[in-house]
Amino acid sequence: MTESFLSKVRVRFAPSPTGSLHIGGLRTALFNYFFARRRGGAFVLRIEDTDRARFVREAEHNILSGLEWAGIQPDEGPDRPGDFGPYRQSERRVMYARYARQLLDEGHAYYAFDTPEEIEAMRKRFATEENPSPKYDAVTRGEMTNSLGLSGEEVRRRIDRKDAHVVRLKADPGGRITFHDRIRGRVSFSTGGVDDQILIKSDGMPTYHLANVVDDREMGITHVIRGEEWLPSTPKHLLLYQAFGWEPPEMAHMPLIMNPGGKGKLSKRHAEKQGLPVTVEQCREAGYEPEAVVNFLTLLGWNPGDDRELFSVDEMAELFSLDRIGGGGVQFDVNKLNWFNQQYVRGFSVDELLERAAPWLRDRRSASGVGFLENEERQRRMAALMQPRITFSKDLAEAGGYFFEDPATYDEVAVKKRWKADSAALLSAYASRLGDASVFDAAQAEAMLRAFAEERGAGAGRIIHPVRLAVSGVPGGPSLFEMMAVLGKDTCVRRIRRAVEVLG
RNA sequence: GCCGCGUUCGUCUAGGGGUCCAGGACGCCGGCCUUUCACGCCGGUAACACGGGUUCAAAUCCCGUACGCGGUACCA
Repeated sequence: MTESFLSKVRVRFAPSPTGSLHIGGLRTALFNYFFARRRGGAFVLRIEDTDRARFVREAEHNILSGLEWAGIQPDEGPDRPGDFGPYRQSERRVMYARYARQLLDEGHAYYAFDTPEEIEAMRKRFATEENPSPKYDAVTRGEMTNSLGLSGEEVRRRIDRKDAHVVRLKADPGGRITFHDRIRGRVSFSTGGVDDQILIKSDGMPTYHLANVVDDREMGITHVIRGEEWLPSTPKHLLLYQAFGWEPPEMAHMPLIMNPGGKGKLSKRHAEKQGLPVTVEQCREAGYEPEAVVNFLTLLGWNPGDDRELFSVDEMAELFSLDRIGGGGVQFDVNKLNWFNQQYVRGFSVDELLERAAPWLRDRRSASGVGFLENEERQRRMAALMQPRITFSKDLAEAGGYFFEDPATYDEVAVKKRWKADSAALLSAYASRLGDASVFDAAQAEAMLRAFAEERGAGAGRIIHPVRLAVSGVPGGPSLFEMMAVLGKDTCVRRIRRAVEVLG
């Protein structure tokens, strides 16, 4: 009983609220979530708001709504209190202070009073060609102002005097830190490369390193699944676990999502220049379906081991495994994302599709006034017609524009190709014939048009293409006859007459 | 610079000593279907970074090089 409780998997997604939720962040959350689901464990959301300078008020809400949009919900978090709260680091300050105190008392940490300028000066002073950026570490700390060199009395006086100070980890060199990464295997660092990391900043807030280790411990986190950018600081964290005498959690560092072209990790700036969505919000605004984004992101670096590519969240949670994550960085390929989106759009029922397109359709409705959208039945027929030829649900409102309004222009290339010398006369006569028709379904429309063409001794194409142009303004689209049936006789006749007028 | 991680078609990837003159998907190109456009179907294009080693045998193991990425903050 106790055993199974202790061995229960707990993972966390720990974003800092500095802006909107990045898709790289969503992917990290997704992997953690899948891992937890797969192992019957808990997925915890922890807000790492220890940087007052970069804190953004709305960011936390943004993160929450982004996760919700993607269809994943934390088991514990600021809005879902569990047994390990609070879930915002800013609310856990006393805990960090207590642990820092412990480190101080046990000689694993010390106070440092150096100003940023003094540290900068030290860096300049010790800089050499091979080491252009000296660290605050075992080799330089003797030159600095800290409790290691100052008398206890002096330290006390400075602190009582409220001199700005930080708490640093006393990281001693001469060893090696080796650990097993669930994605990369054995990883090894020399302790000589680890500096005397700041644990408590001069504003009293902990740094990521301390807070992260303390919280993972306090929250019973068993697996740390995070981006590769954290790999180099893992030895610092491991040193902390060692100093506390704690068993570290398992580590898994996932490959980063790179900019298209492979230059650097996916950045907002770079992506936006190319019009790519890089935040969850942008994905939503661009009309991507959450299922597509989730599916795409999950397959970026992970694969199920067979050729399947389309998965529901439940399936992914069932199949997920850290062992199947690759080690290299992956490029963001919007083409593939679009393909996923198209797959999901095609799989929707007509009602679902309409539902997804609703926000865009609403805009269209207020702009048109033709009244087409007030007719639910025709709306559904239109959606069914468009479904196989769109990539986004919003294309219903955009690419299918001629269902709402008479074409204002006619595609030039198509006119050149399809509008012949006799088109006007032919269509004029055809419009009259149409106007006399009583019934009007697709089969009827087709039979009528073919009969008319034969009567006139013209190939059906001589009528079909110009009529399509007249009715829709563009060369492609659903079957002309289906389209006409949905549009209705009167609209078709009106549009054909108008085209005859305009195009002559 | 230093430290670390990585490297299979343009992209995401399968494969982890022989079954691989390397498989799938996206993209691209061609064809069929359709008097449109898509969808669908069929076909094509295109990769083991390089150099050494180990082995009867290496995309797969080892070493080195190159290149890429990450880190090197009182940011996370």
